[in-house]
Amino acid sequence: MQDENHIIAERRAKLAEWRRSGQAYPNDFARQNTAGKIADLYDARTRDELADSPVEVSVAGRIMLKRVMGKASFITIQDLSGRLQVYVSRDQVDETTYDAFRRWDIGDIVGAVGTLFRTRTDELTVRCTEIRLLAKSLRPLPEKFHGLTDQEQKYRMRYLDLITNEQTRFTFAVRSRIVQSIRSHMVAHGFLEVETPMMHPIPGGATARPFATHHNALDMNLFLRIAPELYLKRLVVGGLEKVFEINRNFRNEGISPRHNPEFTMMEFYEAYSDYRQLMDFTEGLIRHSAREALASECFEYQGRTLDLGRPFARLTIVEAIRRSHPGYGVAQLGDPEWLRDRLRALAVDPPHGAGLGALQLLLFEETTEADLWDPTFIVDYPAEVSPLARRSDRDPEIAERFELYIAGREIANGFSELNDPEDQAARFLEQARAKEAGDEEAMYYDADYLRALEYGLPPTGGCGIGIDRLVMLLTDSPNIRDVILFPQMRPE
RNA sequence: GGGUUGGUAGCUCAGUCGGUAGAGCAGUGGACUUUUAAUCCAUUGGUCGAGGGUUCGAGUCCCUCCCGACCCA
Repeated sequence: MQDENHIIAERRAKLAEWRRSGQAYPNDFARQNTAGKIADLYDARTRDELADSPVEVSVAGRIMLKRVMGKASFITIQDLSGRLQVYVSRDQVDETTYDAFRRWDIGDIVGAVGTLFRTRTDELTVRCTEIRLLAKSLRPLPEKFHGLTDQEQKYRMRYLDLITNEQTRFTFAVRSRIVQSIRSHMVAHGFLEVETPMMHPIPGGATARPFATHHNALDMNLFLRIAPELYLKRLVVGGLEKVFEINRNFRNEGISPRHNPEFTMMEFYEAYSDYRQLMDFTEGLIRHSAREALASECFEYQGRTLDLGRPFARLTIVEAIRRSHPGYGVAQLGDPEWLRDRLRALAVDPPHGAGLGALQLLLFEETTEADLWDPTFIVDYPAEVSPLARRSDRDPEIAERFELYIAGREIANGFSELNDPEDQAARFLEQARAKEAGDEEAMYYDADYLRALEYGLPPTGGCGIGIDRLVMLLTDSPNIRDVILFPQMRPE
């Protein structure tokens, strides 16, 4: 940790001196206006109009730029809404204040009262009659022109990134709008927002390794949830026919540009719906959030155009593979031996028990997934890798399941829910066997969930949407850490 | 785990063939009553990621390690 250097020492000395003059951290300054609001309201006023009918404002913010001249100075302050120039002259504020002001630093928080005017270059500016130091900043800000560029520092000290980088502020404002748009869309469609446990006695609803913790009073092991799915479906059993939850999931796995150990998911369930209707709804929801957040369905992602306005494609796994690799024949893709050879050639070791569908899926993930730039629903997942999804009536080896890919990334995963308690029991048994055979990601046998299913889950469709990944798309962010305020980092 | 690339002042970065460690910003002192990344003059500030080696001499060359970033798995 870079610490006490001469700059900090000088600022501490200034603070010590400032304390002697009274309350160094006052909280009685009444801010009445923000920079953005002032620009909205008065940017159209001419110099003469401002002179003829003076507008008094009271603003506050952080000093970002400072231009001190002999007896008059300019500072640029920044608040949540933007920047504003403030003019401080010895004629308007008293001499003591002006002399003190000259010693304030970039990064300090100030409050200013005055009237609006236009400078020679026509910039809307506050002519101060009063200026106060509200909070001393002891640490120097990053270089004022380049800002903070070190990626690691941006993640570790997000506040500094937010102070200095407008793009970062924009990204998180858009994130908020996206979440808000999803929430309002769900509510408008009659869904009930719920909160289900984050601590699960049995981690379920996904295939992933959990974080473990312990409840002392109950002397009981608990797991941070890897998915809310099984609880949300219990609610549908309970008659809450349309529910959704926007919340964190935790998966004890690797960190990558697309993976953070905790990430945000929106899951929703609708009784008497199925995976086909879910695809329609999901498509509409994603389009809606793009429109609300960006005012457009068409935008650039990493230098390439993404158009969410056009209908999303729907392809089976085999169709998708053949589209991006026309050299692979239908017969080959239906031949487990050929698939195994192919995968091994790609340095993938297929699990022993993997069936045809699982092998096709592995090949898809290996060769095709990353090429799916335009929004594409991949359908007909193998039942063996979909232990909570309903089997297809036309082929019991296939589940009524889809995943949505955009820009080469999985954004959503949904299916017709498995509501046959006996089939579910059989699938849990299969998972339990796989776990015993060493598959750490396999699911646990969840008797409590089965009991709920035995009371009767109506035919239901459910879907999860990765919020972080959606935000990445809509903010043109290459790394999931860019859309999570405090991403997980290695200890310093 | 592999590849590429980086770690030099608080920040952003230069540093040539191995020969006394630099600039801009920030800071400090001074000038300046309409500046715009203000300007002008002066100036403080360095364990060059760590350790070892080669050498008369290492920020620079060699070896090992640590910590990042990006790409791949």
